[in-house]
Amino acid sequence: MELQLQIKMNEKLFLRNPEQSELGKKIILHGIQLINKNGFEAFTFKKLAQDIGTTEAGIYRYFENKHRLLIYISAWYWSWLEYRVAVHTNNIKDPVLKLKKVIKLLATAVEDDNRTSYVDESILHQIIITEGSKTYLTKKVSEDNKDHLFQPYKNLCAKIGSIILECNPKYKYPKSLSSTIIEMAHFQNFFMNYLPSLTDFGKNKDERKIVLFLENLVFSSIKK
Amino acid sequence: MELQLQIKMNEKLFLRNPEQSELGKKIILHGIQLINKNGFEAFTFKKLAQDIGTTEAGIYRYFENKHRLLIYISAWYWSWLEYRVAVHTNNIKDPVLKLKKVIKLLATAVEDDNRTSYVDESILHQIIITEGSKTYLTKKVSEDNKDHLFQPYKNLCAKIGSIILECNPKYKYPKSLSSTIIEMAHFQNFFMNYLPSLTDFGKNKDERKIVLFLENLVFSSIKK
DNA sequence: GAACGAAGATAGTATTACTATCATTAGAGA
DNA sequence: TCTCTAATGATAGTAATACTATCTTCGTTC
Repeated sequence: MELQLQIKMNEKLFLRNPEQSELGKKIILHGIQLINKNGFEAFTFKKLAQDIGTTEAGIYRYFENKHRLLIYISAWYWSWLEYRVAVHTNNIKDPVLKLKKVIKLLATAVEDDNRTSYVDESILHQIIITEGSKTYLTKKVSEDNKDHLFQPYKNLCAKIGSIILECNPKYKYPKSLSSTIIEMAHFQNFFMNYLPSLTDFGKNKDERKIVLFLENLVFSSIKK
Repeated sequence: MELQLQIKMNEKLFLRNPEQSELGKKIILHGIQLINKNGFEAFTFKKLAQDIGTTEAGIYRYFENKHRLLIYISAWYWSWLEYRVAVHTNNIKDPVLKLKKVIKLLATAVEDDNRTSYVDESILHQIIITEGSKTYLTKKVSEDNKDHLFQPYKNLCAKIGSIILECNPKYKYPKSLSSTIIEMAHFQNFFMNYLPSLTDFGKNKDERKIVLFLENLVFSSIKK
């Protein structure tokens, strides 16, 4: 018997649910690969269609446009991360250890989770680093936000915020610190690899140093 | 007599120096306004040309493409900020006060500086918040970085990093903390306005709260 | 075997992101 | 004053992008 991991996605993210057909799953799988390979700007539905062996129109039946597809896979990623955070912290009592675990999950490269056949999480992680903030840095944020497209990100942020408050109930900025950790886990990784002079991890490009930086940042801030 | 503020720009940013002609200045002035109005994705050289009363080809004589124009105005912004940081900190002895000043400069809305007739800094600040990271979150980062297109950002980061070290010479992550402050000064502002549940500044949308958050973050981290 | 929905095949449109060419004009230097 | 040049204007054209529409086919279900 195989274990399957299903993530319930907001219906406004797609026109037709990609999880419920072979073509849909191919769109996600190859979409992730193509965005990673060429970058989101150069990514088009036409190229994706050619990759899969279907037509442009076929893809438009699933997603309104490529921006929606990016939001979809990002939302999937955040949901999956929140699930991982839950799994890896629910047997931990000490909130400090919990928070350390979370930082590690955020800042460390993931391996492909075999229970999700049509998503390669390690590539997805790279996409989120480079393209993730493009999901909301648009003129349509508020509109998209009303449709709850960013809910998984917000849920994760709230979850981490609550762990921060467990550590120190008097800390005044749990949510801002939470979004700072999330963003910086990715940005410092990007900087380390492509603009190393913006970081202190230049030489050996070791993700564990990002973890140490974030731990230092977080725990000195929330210290009672 | 009028004071003029001239910022020396990297020549690789443009094909023809926009500061040296009326048309060039118009491209910058109206470009900033149009990007702010419609967002970078919807911004085209054709629309800009119509706005100015010139032709598409005319703009292509100055900038290779719209991404280069975005890098140009971003580089201008970072240079200008570094200049402001220098002006506002060079009479301050105490590095802690210096750093506080820097945080305020980063996180507080600016007013239009009348010495730069063809740049509206308050609009530019908004653009940097929403579009700034798109300058480097591309597949061409390394290439663009080799041409030193991000030098002004890196200079500012280094400058702030050195002030951090003045505060505490033993602090291990001056550059990463510096890039964190810079990015978060903008991201927390964006979140406050468009995705408030990712912050703790939801109710009254007061920039001073971002300053307080960043001060708390920075000074607890570097405390000896 | 009728009915339906998903997918394939094909076509078409407006816009985007350029490149090329040629004419006009304003200013600099001889 | 003449001339040369560089900047701009005017116009055209192309390949790619971002869609929308329509019609057919195929497999399933009732």
